[in-house]
Amino acid sequence: MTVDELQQSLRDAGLRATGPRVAVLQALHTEHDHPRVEQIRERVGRSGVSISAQATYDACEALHNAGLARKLHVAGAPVRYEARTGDNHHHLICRSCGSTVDVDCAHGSAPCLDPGDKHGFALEEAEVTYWGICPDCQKQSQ
Amino acid sequence: MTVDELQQSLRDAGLRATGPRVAVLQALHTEHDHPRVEQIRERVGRSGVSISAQATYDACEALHNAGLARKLHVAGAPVRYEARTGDNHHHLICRSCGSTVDVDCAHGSAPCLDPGDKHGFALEEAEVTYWGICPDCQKQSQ
DNA sequence: CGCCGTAACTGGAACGGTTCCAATAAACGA
DNA sequence: TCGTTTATTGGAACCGTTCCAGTTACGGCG
Repeated sequence: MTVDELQQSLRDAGLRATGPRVAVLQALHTEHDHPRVEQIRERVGRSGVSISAQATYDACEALHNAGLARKLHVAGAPVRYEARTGDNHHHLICRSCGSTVDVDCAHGSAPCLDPGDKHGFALEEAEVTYWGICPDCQKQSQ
Repeated sequence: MTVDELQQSLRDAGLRATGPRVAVLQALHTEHDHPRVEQIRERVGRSGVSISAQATYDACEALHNAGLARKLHVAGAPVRYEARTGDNHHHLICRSCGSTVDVDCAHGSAPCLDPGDKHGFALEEAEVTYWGICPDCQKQSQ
């Protein structure tokens, strides 16, 4: 994705196309993993753009609010972001090393979103996280 | 539940029946909500037993490891504990006020545990969290 | 093309939940 | 009762995150 395209997608989402935001968006698109805020900042720095920690937090949050990035907030771990959005996929996380893998939703969207008894809540989202041990850690523990 | 019964359930679980642990377990059983560690410590204090913050963390963690308490670790919020265990229920959390409600698993255990493609992971648990707005907060925002 | 208002960014300091540590105290088997 | 093991205490550190006041720069408008 070119810088122009990234700027355009920012403006299309109603955001100003600032240097830090373009750099953060680019960092998320070049590697398709689940980096933490600090890791994002490192990548942005390596690409030649220097931004503050807060700018990274702000940019990530702005991208998330605009639907350009997905926020992955797992219990007991720092927030992470990923570029893949809008396909309702879930995550498979290793209890040992924390590595995270995307998993397509097994049941489409409907069953995932229905808790049965809603207790009067206005439901917005269902988050599914699978916990286990990744292949690498299984090998090491043998 | 009497103190003797609480002590016995601790010993049955292979734990020493210390004052702090009995008090924490009692605090979890008297109110069936999802208190945070600091709130647990307050309740224990109000019941006449004074314990340190660390003792509260340790006791909660010990109870959790022994299967006497469930650990509820939600993204961006402090850890909370509850007495209800072993029935694979999920949680419905208000995005606005954070209030948490138990929800029985809608699909039994099997579908919840199957992500389709496991990517070689040894699966242990599937965690489902429903996010929405609770009835009270819906009223207030109107 | 340049100005202006607003939104974004900077740097530094604070915060809160949690964890680490060494020393002390208590539980419980022998 | 004694001794060993395990738990608890108090204090300090840690880390991700947020708050703040001041500065910068994007981008609409004239």
